[in-house]
Amino acid sequence: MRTTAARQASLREHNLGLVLGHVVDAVTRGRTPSRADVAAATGLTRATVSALVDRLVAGGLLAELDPVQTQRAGRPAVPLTMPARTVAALGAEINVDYLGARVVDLSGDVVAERVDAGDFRASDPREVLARWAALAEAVLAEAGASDTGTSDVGTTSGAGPTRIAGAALALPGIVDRGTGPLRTAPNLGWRDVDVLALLADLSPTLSPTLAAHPPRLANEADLAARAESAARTAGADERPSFVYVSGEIGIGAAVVVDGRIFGGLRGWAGELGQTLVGDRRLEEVAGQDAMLRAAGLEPSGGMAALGTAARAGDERAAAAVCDAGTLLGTALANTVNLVDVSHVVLGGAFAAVADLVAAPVLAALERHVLAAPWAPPSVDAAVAGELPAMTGAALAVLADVVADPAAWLADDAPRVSG
Amino acid sequence: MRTTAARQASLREHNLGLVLGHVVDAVTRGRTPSRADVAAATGLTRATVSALVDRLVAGGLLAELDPVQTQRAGRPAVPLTMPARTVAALGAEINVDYLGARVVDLSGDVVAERVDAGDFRASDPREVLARWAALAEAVLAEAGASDTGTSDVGTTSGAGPTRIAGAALALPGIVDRGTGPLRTAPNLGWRDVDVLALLADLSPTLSPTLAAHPPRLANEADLAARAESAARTAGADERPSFVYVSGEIGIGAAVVVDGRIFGGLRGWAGELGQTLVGDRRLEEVAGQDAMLRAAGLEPSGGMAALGTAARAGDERAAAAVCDAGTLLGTALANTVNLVDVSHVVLGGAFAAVADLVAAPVLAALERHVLAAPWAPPSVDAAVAGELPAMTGAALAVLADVVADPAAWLADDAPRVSG
DNA sequence: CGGATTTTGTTGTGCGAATGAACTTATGCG
DNA sequence: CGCATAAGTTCATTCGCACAACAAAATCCG
Repeated sequence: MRTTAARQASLREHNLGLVLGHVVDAVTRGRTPSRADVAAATGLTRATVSALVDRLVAGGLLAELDPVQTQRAGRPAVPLTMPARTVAALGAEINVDYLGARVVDLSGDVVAERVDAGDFRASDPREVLARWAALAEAVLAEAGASDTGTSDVGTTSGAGPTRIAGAALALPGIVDRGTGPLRTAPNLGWRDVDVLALLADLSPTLSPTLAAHPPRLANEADLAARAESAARTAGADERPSFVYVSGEIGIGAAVVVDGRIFGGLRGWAGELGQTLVGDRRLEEVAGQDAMLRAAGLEPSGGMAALGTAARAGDERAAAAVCDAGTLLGTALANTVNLVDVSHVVLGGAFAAVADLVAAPVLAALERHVLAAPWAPPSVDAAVAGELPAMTGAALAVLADVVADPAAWLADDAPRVSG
Repeated sequence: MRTTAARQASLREHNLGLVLGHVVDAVTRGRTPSRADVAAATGLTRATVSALVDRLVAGGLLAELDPVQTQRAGRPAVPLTMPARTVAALGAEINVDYLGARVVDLSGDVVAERVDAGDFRASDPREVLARWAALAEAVLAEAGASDTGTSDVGTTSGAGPTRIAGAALALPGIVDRGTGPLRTAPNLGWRDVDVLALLADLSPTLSPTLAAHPPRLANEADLAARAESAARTAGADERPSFVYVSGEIGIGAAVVVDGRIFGGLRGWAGELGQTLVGDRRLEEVAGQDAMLRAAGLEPSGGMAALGTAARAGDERAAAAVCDAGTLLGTALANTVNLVDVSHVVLGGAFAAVADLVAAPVLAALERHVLAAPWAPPSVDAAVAGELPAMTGAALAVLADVVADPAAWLADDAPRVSG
């Protein structure tokens, strides 16, 4: 709901965001628009767009490429893109089997990344967070991140250090939207953990860069869905809508409508694993452990082993996958009826067996979704890369910068002038 | 997502909406703010607010009250309200047991209303729509609605005719957000009915007022939830969030987050009745018919009869209500886990037995909702009046006017000058 | 009772951001 | 080489808001 008075500065801020957003959008679709293109697409005049683009370039949020030889008559256009390694964000994750951190810049490149395997079931939050912080430090150092952008280097893009816009941390549990405490992460055995306070305790041992950017916390499935959404925006005309199924041991989900994640009132939405099927929770009967048990396989092998077994003709494995798929499909049919998003994306633990699970899930959807005749359900494997929640976390931070570049430029200004 | 270029006119439009929205908000909370109050609350200057308010008053979207005697020093403030009977909307509904229409003005008063009972199971859309159109005509005539606002009357508010801002029609089925065809309304037996085309066929027999305002179509539960949301905004500080359970024969639902209805991708969200509990759909096992059957009562008596029987000690009736409540509660627990809204409002057929159903529903929520320890679930009876979907339909139209008063004033201008 | 005080609403003046037209720059084409 | 074409820039104009001074209408208080 609109709540702030619009003064003339708001106008500028709005159009600044509009221009940047348009370029970002075009670039993710593989184009590199010129100022004139942006003007035509947004409805602003070339004069206005030029002024705004100049400001964005000065602030390191856009970069000009060399004019490309075109076949057309007329002065060649200056293509615009997101600059590499000028502005980046730290995306991180703590999950049951691993923790990791990744620095992604505005252009979408992974600047640095580190992942640490482990078993964090029933772990001590303080220990794990210390371990994570050390990892994050290493990744930031590798990225050449600097918090204060000693910008007396003066040259164009690429020369300055990579500046960190912020950090986000994905957790497999319910967290308040933003910075609230972690309420519960059943599979970590964490409950009412004030992650930010614990990190603040570590503060003396942290680099200024990490200390200056306390991570915003969010649910792992929500952030993975964000990465998936970005990946699917790439080629497409419209922003994607889908139900993303995630989770390693438990089953999480996120509902994406038109590229926006539906977080509910506090950001706790998407607890699909808690759905009751019969008298048991979905993640008890269709989660990774349940599937492996039903297939008679060692838990250590993971989903990959289950997939290969089932594909190799192991009937018990195939049945386990199929049964889980049917249960999952039923829960998803309820979900689709409730939220009106008829495309399901299988991520997390289900990604590895997506080819096997898709059929029973789809069958359940087609059978039980009221709107199926008018909006045929579909089931897909996730297309975002490995550890999508980490990417999504970084993207969440960068999206905020893109949404309100004026705030970023304002932060920037004193450092440039100083 | 922001998509339009902001020129200076947008600024004015935005602030116009901000001012009107603030007054509307304050009035629903029982206050009548002055220009100075609005300025203080919005951050705009008194000068700017004055100019905007003058424009809104001239357009009939706001009205000045007589200055009230205050105890304070200083010039007495001019209180602002929504004018009565200048701008109104037609809200209507076609449901299984009745059809009706209601004219609601900006101040929230019901200007005229008419309801026609009937049995529209397996009905002919053409016939029913003709009957509905006749009813709507009568209501519009009673409201003294005129489409062209022959505003040479020239005097202040109240003198001119009531102008109709638009119409909305609630239907118990899935309809595209806006004006799409009705895909299916199982309990009416309607399927792929192009309601607007059928109404256009009736056009020659319609008054210009109704013909000029083809109703936007929406789901009955969504619109009822909107009315409920408005009713609950009244006293409160925050905008309400709840899951609204509706439905007469079937079971519909709507998710309201911060006063906004979550419609999903196409506006088809909330089909709670389709939820599978065991191997049957919720509305088959916990719907009105199922409850009455389980209680051994005549279907004709309706929910009121069931309620009185159960309260009078009829154990079979009480058990029927309780069992249905448990099933409904289980489905709602899944819903709450999925959408993170922990307050449930019982409307529609459940409103009449809300006192009996609430306990088993709440028990199921407390037992199965993961976030229950941090956000205690609650269950309520609906507080919006009779036939809330009709009110909600009118409010939907009026909300659009309030959200973009500039568009309304622009529409208005030629008529005033002509 | 009359001036000081207080708060509301109104009347100019200046500023900032976008527009639109004219202008410059850089290319291809004949 | 001149012309057409398109991209980007410069400058006067426009329009809405802020700011400040002012007018209006009440209470307060000696």
